[in-house]
Amino acid sequence: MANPTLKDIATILGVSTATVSRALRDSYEIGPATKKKVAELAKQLNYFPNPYASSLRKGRSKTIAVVLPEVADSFFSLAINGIESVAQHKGYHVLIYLTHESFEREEAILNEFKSGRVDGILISVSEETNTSTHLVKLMEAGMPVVFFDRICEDVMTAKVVTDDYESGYKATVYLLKKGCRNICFLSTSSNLSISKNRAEGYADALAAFRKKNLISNVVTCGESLAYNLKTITKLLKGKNKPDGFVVSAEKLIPPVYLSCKKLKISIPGNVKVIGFTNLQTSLILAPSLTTITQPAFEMGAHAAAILFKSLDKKRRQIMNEQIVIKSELVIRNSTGR
Amino acid sequence: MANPTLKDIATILGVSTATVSRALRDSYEIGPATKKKVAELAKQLNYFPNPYASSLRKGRSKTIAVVLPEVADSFFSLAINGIESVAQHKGYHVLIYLTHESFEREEAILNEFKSGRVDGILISVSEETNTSTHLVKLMEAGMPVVFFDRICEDVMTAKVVTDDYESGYKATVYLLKKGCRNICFLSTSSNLSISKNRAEGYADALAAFRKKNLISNVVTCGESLAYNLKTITKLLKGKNKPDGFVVSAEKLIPPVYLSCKKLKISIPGNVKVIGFTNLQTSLILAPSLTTITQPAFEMGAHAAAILFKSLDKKRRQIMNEQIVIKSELVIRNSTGR
DNA sequence: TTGAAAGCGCTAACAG
DNA sequence: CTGTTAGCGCTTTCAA
Repeated sequence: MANPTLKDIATILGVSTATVSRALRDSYEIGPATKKKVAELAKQLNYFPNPYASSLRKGRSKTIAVVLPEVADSFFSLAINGIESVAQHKGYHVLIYLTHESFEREEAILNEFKSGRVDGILISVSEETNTSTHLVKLMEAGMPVVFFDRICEDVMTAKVVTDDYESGYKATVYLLKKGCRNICFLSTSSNLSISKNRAEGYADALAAFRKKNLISNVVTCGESLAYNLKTITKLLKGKNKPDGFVVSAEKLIPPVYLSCKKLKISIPGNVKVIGFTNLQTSLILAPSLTTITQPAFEMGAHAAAILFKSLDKKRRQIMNEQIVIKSELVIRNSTGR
Repeated sequence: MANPTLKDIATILGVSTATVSRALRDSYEIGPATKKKVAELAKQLNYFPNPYASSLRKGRSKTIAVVLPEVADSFFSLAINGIESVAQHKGYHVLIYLTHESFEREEAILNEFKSGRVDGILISVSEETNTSTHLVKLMEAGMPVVFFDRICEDVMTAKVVTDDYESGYKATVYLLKKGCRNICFLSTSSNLSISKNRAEGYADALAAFRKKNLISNVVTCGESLAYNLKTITKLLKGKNKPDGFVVSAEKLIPPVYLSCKKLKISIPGNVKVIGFTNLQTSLILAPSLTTITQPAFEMGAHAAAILFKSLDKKRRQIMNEQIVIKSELVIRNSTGR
């Protein structure tokens, strides 16, 4: 038999589909003998309940969506791992959607969820996202949403983040202590919550050293390696050469290293670098990279856990809270010794 | 209205649900006036068809599964991008499942698909997988399966791979030409199709230099960094020290570099290294890493395209073919100049 | 402890 | 061109 149904089992056993359904779900109203019979036949026939029939009937899909800007990034890769591991444990299925940093796509993707395809959403917003109405509307329609990493601060739901402000501050202070006096903050978008918070930490750290008369220098790069190379090279050749970089995006590490190499600027001799990244290769770069290492797996797992907790209840409201998981400053050679 | 249904639209418009259904799907049997009315009201009500009702009725889910060993790896990250981009284009949804290199999980995951949750499967098998009965059974039940990268050669379906044998050969010959005479081949599993093919290319390249009396030295490492460090360090301290490494797995790059550094063995001075990887950071390692760069995005996209092509037809058989997308030898400094 | 029956929302055969 | 009707496979009252 190709795909046995409840009815097949019921007919063979001479009972009703209701009984089979209840038996399979281990209902208390079914006698142990019947349960056993049903279970055995189900296994023998290799029965799997049709998830769509069940979803249609119950109005729940046992599926969540993960909406990400991209996945070619060590942070999001690790986060997916975290999410998937708790989802698998909870018996949920994970749909993946990539926005490729486009607000338009993000909107289109979220819009689709009005269909009831998923029970809940984990999201890290795109660089272009600077409104949250698309999310708010969805939530008003009853969809649970949990943010992680790149959040919308104004949306009333759970948000799992790292201590971006503190780590921006910490990174900057570390460079200052190492002697840097012209630190440049590099990010790919001035729009993102994480960039803003890190930049704020950076600015406040500089301010705390105000007597030294330090100028804040926040540079927003772009998407392509070529463009970023040009931007950073120009910085390094300008009159006001940075002697330190706080690199807020993983993809900006290569252009920083390459620019320095091309211009024969020594790291950490002439310019010190600290990167926000989870790259496993940080350790074997030339020189090894001092990083703010984010708890990517944990953030994903935690966000998923919050979502599932809300899905387990009938009252699916999610508390408006911000969970902060601490990142770690890992000192290596790109900041001197 | 929370979630309008076809019926809601039908009642408001005073037509039947069938008409609405057809109008929304732009059926030729519906008059333009009705179509317009329906479309407008649907938009106004923010109507989204319930995908589960539709899946149940049609027996198709517009969803595929991607089964991967892991995702914290540049190859699979890029492959997901490729898959997702063509899926989005085709209006399909992508479920992600991770086996974490466990055969048991792989089996459990695939078993679930008997339920009809997905219309097709893209898979790269786990390291432990050395039988294909779980896949064959699924295929016999009518499920289209396409392999990419880590394939099961004996399964009669489409497989998208790189030229693993050739690139193993090419990498080895390159090291030989650079003067290596004791090349070690490093992989994480002797079980995988890709490892086997690359190792075969490696062995044949050595054989082609037989007059030099070269010995094949294939070393299988493990999962943990600590273990791999130990293994490689031992190799480098042994009597038969390698002067070249063909590194067949991305995760083995860090232990190779670290072991050499710890033992003060110069790359490429004393040992030359070539890695199978798509790491964006290859360029900024110390020294920059010569790589066999796999067309990960293309492989994912191509595999997805094949699957969707079969899903578009009623006769869903997939041709038993092996599509080879060429990888590229990118020469950098870890192999000397 | 079990069964009968209704219905989740949609599609498609058939009828007009 | 449009409506009627049956039913995808499951869950869940309600009744026995």
